[in-house]
Amino acid sequence: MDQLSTPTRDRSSSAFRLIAQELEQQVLSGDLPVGSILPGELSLASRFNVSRSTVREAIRLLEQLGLIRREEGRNKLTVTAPGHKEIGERMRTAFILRDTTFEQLWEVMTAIEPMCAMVAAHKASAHDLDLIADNLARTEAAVKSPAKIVELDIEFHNLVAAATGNSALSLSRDTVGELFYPAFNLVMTRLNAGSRLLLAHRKIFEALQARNAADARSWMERHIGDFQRGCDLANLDFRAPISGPIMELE
Amino acid sequence: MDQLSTPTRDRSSSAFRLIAQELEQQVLSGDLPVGSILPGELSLASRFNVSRSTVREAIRLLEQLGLIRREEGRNKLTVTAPGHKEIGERMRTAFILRDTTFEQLWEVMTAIEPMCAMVAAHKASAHDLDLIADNLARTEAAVKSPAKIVELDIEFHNLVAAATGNSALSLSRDTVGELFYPAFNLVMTRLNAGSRLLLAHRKIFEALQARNAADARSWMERHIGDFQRGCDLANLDFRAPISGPIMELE
DNA sequence: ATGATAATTTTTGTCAGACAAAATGGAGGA
DNA sequence: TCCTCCATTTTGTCTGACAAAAATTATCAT
Repeated sequence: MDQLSTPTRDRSSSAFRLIAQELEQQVLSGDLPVGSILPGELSLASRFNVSRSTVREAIRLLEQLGLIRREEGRNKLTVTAPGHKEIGERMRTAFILRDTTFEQLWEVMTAIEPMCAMVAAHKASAHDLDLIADNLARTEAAVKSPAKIVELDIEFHNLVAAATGNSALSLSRDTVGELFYPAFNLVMTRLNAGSRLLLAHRKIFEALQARNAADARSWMERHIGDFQRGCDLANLDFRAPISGPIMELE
Repeated sequence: MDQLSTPTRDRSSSAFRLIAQELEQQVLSGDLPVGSILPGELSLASRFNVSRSTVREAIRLLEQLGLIRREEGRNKLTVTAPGHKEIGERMRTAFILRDTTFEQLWEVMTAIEPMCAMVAAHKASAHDLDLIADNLARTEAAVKSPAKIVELDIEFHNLVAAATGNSALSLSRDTVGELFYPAFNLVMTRLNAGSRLLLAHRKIFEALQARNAADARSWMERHIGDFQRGCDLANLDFRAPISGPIMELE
């Protein structure tokens, strides 16, 4: 029986908070492995000797923490590892409330993407390369359709990040990227820069394949740098806050 | 009266989720500015035409999102912007559950820190530089005390990141740094590398002061690179997962 | 009047019990 | 075996209640 160890009633540690902590602990310690299913609210309530409403509040906490989720259509809670989706959500609010601009996100991308390319050049598996090659082929086929290019571009960068095998790196990238790419895409669409994008992607891919970290890095740098130039050319405000859609200058 | 616009009862959007969304919206739109205080649960309940328990669940969601917080000792909820503390919390669970290693975090730092140094070289204000100079002076005085060095090192990097004026960059750095520095510090303590650290900090500071982005960057690169070398010298496992404390090799 | 203290009113945390709608798990039929 | 229908949980919400903690207000000594 794993009741709450602290029956005290401090304000800082209300029952629902303690329960959430306890469950988080069990997840982090591998006691409740990712993928496992939580008991129903009722059994949790009796296990912790609290009422259902209290467990519910604890569950809301863990849910927003990204530790548990209710599967689509399903009715039971499963333990999950928070992904870029959950982290991104929180970052998004943080960034918006701090009036973060596209330029600022771009600086982050300028730091992270080239590193992803470098690491991927060393670590990418044959399978990773296959996936990227496939993405390239589809990009080639869609080079005239801005909407598809956009999607494929996002996928490309995700794949490169994934190929690093570094979850910290790819998580960091994905979260910022999710906020950044809408703007990137707008630029690309406006400029119809599909072929330039494709060239960069192809060069990066070749470098990865050749395990040439330096080339992978410099092509990625160039590719990300295109965004800034693109903003100029497309007459978009590089320094607009991300709260709204990127604005036209003047 | 801003009742919920959707009285429907889909599973995907339960009342408490809608209310949380609505409130989040109001915060992001500046309707509920950061710092303002929320009405009590009862008024919220009547405003949204739901019961108190439902509002409570919505509040738990927003609380964990980092958007509202109850001030120390106070009893009312205030709107806040999520900071690195809240984001870091979530990243921490994500990283731990993905068996992220110190090496992986180090790769992220290797990408971000030099960028911070570069940007700071351009953007640091006189005040920023003063703060860093002060930090340097204190570091100099504490060069023999590993514990203090550790604290001052964290502060130094925070200050450089803050000096970029880029909240996205500093938030990204701070969150990862919070997880990374404990290990960094362990290494530094073991090696008693205070003077080497001080030299790097000083060189970085000089570069910032001289607005020399290239130097700032390369010194920061070297400084971060020291961690890897330090792990070797201190015989610590660079590839240990961050879930526990960094382990000794063998 | 003023600052400190006591009394009163809100608000919060928690509980119990209730109910409709949705999901789950079987039993039985095609 | 696969699918449909029904009994059984489980979930989302609501109402009402109560003690403890905060916030207010009233009260009193200076």
